[in-house]
Amino acid sequence: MSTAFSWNDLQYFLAVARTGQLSAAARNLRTTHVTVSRRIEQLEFALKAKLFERNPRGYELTTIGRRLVDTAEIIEAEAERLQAQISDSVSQLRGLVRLSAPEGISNFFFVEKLTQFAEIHPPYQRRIAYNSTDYGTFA
Amino acid sequence: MSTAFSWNDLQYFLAVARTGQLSAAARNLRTTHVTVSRRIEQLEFALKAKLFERNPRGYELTTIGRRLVDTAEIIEAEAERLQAQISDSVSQLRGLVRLSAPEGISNFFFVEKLTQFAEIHPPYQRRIAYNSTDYGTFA
DNA sequence: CTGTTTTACGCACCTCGTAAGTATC
DNA sequence: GATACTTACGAGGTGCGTAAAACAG
Repeated sequence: MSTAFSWNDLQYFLAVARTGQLSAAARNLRTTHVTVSRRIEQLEFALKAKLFERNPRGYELTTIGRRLVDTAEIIEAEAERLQAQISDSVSQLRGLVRLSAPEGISNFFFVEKLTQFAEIHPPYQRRIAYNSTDYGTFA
Repeated sequence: MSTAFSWNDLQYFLAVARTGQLSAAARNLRTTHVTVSRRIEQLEFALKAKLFERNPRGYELTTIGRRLVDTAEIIEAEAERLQAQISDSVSQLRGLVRLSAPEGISNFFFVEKLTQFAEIHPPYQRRIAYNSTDYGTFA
């Protein structure tokens, strides 16, 4: 069985759960309280559960909402871990590429070709070398 | 630090990783291969990493992509667990509500009031009772 | 020629922020 | 009045599917 709710909305859920306020959550998320309100509303509708109690001075977790915080935080942590794994993989796969070519043949030509076949994205770096002479980093 | 990529796109990532094809993944996700293609493209752009190798007969995980599967699956499992926790909470909080009132005072009046204060959503059920006489389920 | 993925094209929806309204302290 | 949320509104963007193109077995 698949989930019907938007996983992204969990970020809004956590932000509101932590701050207890739409406005404060909005500041952390760099958006407006109106947007946060809508995301929470949507999440509650999708889950068919009231997650917050609307009080005059903010949002307070309901019993159900409180039970979801831990799980949501695991998801958040895993999402950040996934992001970190990218960086790890990048550094593991990064290596020094040296090029040799007869005079008159530009290194940049090969670099250009390499970038077409290799999985290269910023912040990857290639060093430019000519006959074992290192010409520095190429962005 | 917060994540920049869309957590939702991980569902598309997993579907493609498992089937090895946009079309097959699309069938499982009840959408079209075009949409799946775009979600993967967006995810790769956000993560700044190439997750799949485009082969003539399908999508194959790259080294980086393969490393993210486990983490993505944890997120998926936690998302489903979160959904399940809702159901658990619902059944724990559901209880029989009995009402007593003098003749002439409708039970429905109190039911109406109750629904304003209690966290009640479908598929919650309330039973209508009058002086301990059970009048059945009220939708 | 059947199975892919990719690209092109609009349309529709949806999300967003501004602004005004409501409520509480 | 200050601070919170809610509602209204309009614009902009974005995601969507259909359809056609490109490619391989």
